[in-house]
Amino acid sequence: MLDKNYNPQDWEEKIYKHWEENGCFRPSMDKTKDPFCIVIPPANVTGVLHMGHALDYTLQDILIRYNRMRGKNVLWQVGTDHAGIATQMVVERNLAKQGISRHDLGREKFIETVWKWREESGGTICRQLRRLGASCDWSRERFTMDEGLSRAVRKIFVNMYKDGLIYKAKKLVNWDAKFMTAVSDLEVIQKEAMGKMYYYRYPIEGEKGNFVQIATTRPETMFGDTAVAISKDNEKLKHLIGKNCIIPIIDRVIPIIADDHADPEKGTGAVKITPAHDFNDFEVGKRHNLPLINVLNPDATLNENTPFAGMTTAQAREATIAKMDELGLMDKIEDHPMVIPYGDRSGVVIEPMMTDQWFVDAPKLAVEAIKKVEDGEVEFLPKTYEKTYFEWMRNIQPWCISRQLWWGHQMPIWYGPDEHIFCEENEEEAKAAAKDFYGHEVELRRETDVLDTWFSSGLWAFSTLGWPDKTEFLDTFYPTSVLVTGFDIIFFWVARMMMMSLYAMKKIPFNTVYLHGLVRDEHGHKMSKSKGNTVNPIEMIDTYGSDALRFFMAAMETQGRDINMSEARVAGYRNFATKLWNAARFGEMNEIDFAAELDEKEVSGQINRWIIAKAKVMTKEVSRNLDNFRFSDAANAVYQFVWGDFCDWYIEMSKPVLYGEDGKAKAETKAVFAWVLRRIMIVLHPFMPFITTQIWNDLGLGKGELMLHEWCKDEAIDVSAQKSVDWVIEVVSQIRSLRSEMNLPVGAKLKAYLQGADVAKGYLADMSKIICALARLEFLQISEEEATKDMVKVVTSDGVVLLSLQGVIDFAAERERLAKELAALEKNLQAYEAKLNNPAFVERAPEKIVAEEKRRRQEALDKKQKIEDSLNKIKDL
RNA sequence: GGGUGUGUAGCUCAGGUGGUUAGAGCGUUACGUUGACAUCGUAGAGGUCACAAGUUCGAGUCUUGUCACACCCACCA
Repeated sequence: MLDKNYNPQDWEEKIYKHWEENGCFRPSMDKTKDPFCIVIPPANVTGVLHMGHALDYTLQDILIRYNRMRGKNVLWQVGTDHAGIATQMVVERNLAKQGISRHDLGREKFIETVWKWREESGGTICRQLRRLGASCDWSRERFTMDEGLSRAVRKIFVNMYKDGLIYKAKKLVNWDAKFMTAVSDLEVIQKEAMGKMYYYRYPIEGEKGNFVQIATTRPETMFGDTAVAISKDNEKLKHLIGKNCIIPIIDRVIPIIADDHADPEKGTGAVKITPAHDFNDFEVGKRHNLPLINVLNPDATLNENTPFAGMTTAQAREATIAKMDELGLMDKIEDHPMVIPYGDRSGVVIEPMMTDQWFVDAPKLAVEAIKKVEDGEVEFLPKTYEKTYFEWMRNIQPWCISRQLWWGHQMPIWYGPDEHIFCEENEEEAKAAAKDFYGHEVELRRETDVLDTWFSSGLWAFSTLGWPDKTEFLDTFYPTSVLVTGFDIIFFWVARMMMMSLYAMKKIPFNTVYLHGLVRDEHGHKMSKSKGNTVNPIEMIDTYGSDALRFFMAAMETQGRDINMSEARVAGYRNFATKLWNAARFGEMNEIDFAAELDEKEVSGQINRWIIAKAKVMTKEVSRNLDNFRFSDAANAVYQFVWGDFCDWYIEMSKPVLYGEDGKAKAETKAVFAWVLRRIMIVLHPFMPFITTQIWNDLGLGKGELMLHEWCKDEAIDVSAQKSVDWVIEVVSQIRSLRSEMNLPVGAKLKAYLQGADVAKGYLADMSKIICALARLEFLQISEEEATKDMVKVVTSDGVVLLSLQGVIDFAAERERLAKELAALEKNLQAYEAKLNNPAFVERAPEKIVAEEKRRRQEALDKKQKIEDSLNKIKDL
């Protein structure tokens, strides 16, 4: 028995528990079935579910459930990510509240703390995933730092190192001074800001009173300058090339060199070169063999190579310009718009810094990863993102994978006493290798750096399936079917997965990449905590039910475009669920046997045949759209069917039968009702798994099954009832419209006579009762009698309905209505005439289109005639 | 500087290969508790599809240009 009200809170969680406990999400591992696999984009293990997750996981669950129902062997591989920097940051922040730094604890103790914290808060996102109804296989849940995945990381690392794809190098890298680690290019975000351009002079060596003027945004780095560059095409300044100048304050002599990096049009045309703290200058330095002078400490304060050791860059900047001013070398300071790099996680300014780091030879790995997409082996949806991918991949730089953090995969690198590198999967093997190398046992020191989080994420498609072991799952499900993720991590994750998977597996990781957009707030602004415009999906679920939120996501998902959050719309889909709930209750109240089988061939009622056909068409449409990742089209097709076709029309049209005396018709309608409701539950289940299951079970539609697991096969569709029922809908709608426009009293029972309706005649016996009920007529009968004065015509596509309005008609209003209708018709008619009188159209347009146009014109002419008749008749009254 | 996307009803958005009178949800107006549902029903109002030119028998849809907005990449000493 269904409750009177739709209260999803009462049973959604129970249903999920039931599914999970009964292993409903495990793959069948039936070898005769096609495999279908999605690896979940691993969420931060200590994170909480946000709207982006809700969208991402809903889309995946829809695909997973749909394919599971279609009988495939389906695995949704679930797991979480250790999220190196993000997690370490949170734990450090927590420690800071107690006045403890990670260094107070030491590395081992700190990592222990992080693991403990993961234990405490790690379950949240997985619990929330369950609230959303995500049908992933929890028995196979993985974590990027678990034993198996760590082994995969070490193995890949060693292989890549030995293949020369990972190497150590001293390079200028993006340095995050807050976490005191290198970060990759992708973790740096450029922000525009108004800064200052400082103009000052360096004296020319040996030429008293002669200077070279420099423009810089970073005066404090001048202590790291090792040259001044001027373009050899700079007519005004090229005479200085070859001379030396003196860095004031520290009085160090540096050369003035010729380099095209110095654009004569920009600044003063002379550029200070600081190879250790600027990517461009680094290149200049390389070309001219300039020394590198590091002027910063790891925490971005100035070091002892400067007179301002210990100061922050901001303080040092002030101090530098003050000193320059004092020396009379400061010329001017101008406002200057500039772009400043910030760490995406730390929010502090990123400094280019010379350090020893580890790199993946991404340019080499990219070759194959580009080719697979070019060749169409991997397809991006929407297709336009392939361009983005190519653009980035073709310009890819070596990927800096080392992080000076503690939380993460410590690199499997050991150093001998002479710093010789041993890269092995574990310490024993490293020791053995070292013994071989040195001829005797030595003490090894392990590399302290850990790997970029995305390194392990990059292995996700195969490491979660068991690699490096040869497992049945790897064999069955790799390559995975589709990857569903946000476009914002194409570079971070998709591209890396492509490269790493192709390296490790020699096969693509997935056939299709479906990229969705961001979930924004209702006005299209990006959600952020600082703006306070975030919407919590769990609150949405608490208020409206998981199904409503899921359906919202599906219905809004079009071609990967951003989605604007709208609580009103979620509420609307809750209403949709309520509607469905009540439709099911309607069936229950009419004592329908939901377990009964239906022989479709035996169905004779027009309306019953109509709804069956409609349901089949809808099913086909949903299948087709899901096959093509057209989520909103799929969702809208079923929505429209349930609310429009089924609730608004079928149920209403069934009432006269269900409340009537004809036992045979009643039985048929009940059986068809059950059939349609079952069909709705099936097709809707991927979108709204909870309510469909609840109704399914309560009504006994599934004969005791735990979860809907059967989709509909290809089926023949009998559309022969379409025309007649469409006509009924047309007549009812028109009469209702007329009643409203003529302001007829609500209770006025009208008499109606049908004329010239050839199609309708055949089944009027079936339909008249229904039309009467829905249009609130006293009776409807066929009559060829001439219309009387107090009758009004309703012109339909198949004949005329005369309504007897004795005593209720307002002729003035009716005249007005007819005149309006006539005017509209006239306009259409003109358009048809114009078209058909155009020889170009008649000659060139396809025959079908021309015929259609002619038909429309005829229809309009007939209608016009009928309206004019009516108008003439009431003119005199 | 290079690239991508967007501009359709008051709001938020749909409109694969050009072809009926351009749709939905919310909001809004009028009416309505008719034996599933007021988390509802019925009917209505509301759009020169950003602008301009072009291709075409025919353009919301294709081409070019203009304007506005959003995002991505690179860079500005």
